[in-house]
Amino acid sequence: MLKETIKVACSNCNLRELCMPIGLKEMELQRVDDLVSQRRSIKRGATLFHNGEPFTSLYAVRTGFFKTSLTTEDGRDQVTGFQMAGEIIGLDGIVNEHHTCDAIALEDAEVCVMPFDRIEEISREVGALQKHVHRIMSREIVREHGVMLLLGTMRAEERLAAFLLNLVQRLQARGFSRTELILRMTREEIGSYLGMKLETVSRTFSRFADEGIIEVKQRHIHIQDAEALKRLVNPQVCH
Amino acid sequence: MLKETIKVACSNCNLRELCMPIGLKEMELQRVDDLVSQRRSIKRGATLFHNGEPFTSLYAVRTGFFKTSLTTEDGRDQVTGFQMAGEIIGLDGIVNEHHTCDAIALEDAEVCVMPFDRIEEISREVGALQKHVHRIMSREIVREHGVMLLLGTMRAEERLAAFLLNLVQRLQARGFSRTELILRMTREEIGSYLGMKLETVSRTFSRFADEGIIEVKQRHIHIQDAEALKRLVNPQVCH
DNA sequence: GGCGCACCTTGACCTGGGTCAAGCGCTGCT
DNA sequence: AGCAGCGCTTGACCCAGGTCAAGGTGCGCC
Repeated sequence: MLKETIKVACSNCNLRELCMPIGLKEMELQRVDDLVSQRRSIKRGATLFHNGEPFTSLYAVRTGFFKTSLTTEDGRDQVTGFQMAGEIIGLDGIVNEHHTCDAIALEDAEVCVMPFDRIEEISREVGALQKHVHRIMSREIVREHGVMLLLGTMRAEERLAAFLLNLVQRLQARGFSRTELILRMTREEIGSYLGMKLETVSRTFSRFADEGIIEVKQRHIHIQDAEALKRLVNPQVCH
Repeated sequence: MLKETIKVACSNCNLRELCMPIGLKEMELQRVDDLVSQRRSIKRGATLFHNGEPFTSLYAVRTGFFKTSLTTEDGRDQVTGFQMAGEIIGLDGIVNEHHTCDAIALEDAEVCVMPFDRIEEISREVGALQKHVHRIMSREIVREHGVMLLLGTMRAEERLAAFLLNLVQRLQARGFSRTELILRMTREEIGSYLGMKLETVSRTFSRFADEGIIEVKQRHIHIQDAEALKRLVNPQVCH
């Protein structure tokens, strides 16, 4: 489960631009290198943390793909987000010092473990880190606003189009194609995130494929007409 | 618009337990008193800030009631939250240094203006404030998870029941009745928040009233059977 | 290598809530 | 006091997406 703790250093991590504040001084970088206590590998299907577990650390995804989800006592399930390399998991745990959702690896993954008291300690010294932590949390709040807009006002087609565009845009920022993507989650998980049933997800994929907007081969998606997706999300463009 | 800046002090504010970290030392309290640069009055219907405006400060609601909402270019509208005394508005602005939603007063209101660079400065010195800021942001993230669950999985009745229970619980924490409340927002604003149309909100209120769960007189709500509301939100209780 | 299972697709049918429309009742203004 | 307009309620109708059901498909495991 735990990897040897040597040579864990943000300063020479290839994800640094995604994870870390930019423009740190040499001395600050050294302090920030102390953030990550260790790395941890999580097998596909395994959980990084569970609802109710004590909160100790934030996690930066190094490789792999996660979902976070809530489950209510009466069996409802809501996926609250999908996280990929460079993104931070665990912010929900800060307020009450225990986690309020599950984080589950959708493929074999590796995370950097950042004990939160260390984050607080170092960000008291390094202003850029402090600002960075605030930004990350604010970004999550803004992202969730977007999801609320999606869930509150959009129709199934619009939701799925927005979802695909968001995924592909984040993948592109990580150097992947902006027309090809592989879904790491099931139709059911997509549906849970988007507030629709898996059958509707499947049907909507098929409709997009019929209309020549995308090609669907299992979890492999080829985006043929990104403009059409954008038009679906933002209908005012076609006046 | 701007009140005289004298005698603005958290240390003797009656909302302190809601707004501020507890257990500060005398010296820390003095520092925290510098957080609030001024108070600002906002008339009913006026905006505290607009989408796109530069972000400078967080706001603590002192009196009154706010909504925050997104508006897309194509005219969709999503209320992302309602804020009452002691709650913090503006967290969305941190990440990109401009606000990404509108904050509008639903009744005459007063807020404490807390310049964010001052928050960051003081929270580098006062650990309890740093922790407090982190908690507030994390709490907002968790709250939004709850809204996602509501929007993604609940039916109209369940949404409205959850909404009423949440409102009344927050009001109770502020010393108000747990059975009486006055809605500060229109049916349309409730609907926007809950992802339903105003007609459905109205119908659902009427249904609750028919069933003897609540009494509705315009915006005045009397909760007669809180247990029934809880059962609606959490159906597993009635096995 | 083939068997089983998890995941996905598609069809038929149904329903919760959206849409459209009409009318009511406060509230604030002249 | 009377009028205008906004907010709310209610009814009738409709449809997007949920539900239920019946296969299809590909992958992992023995």
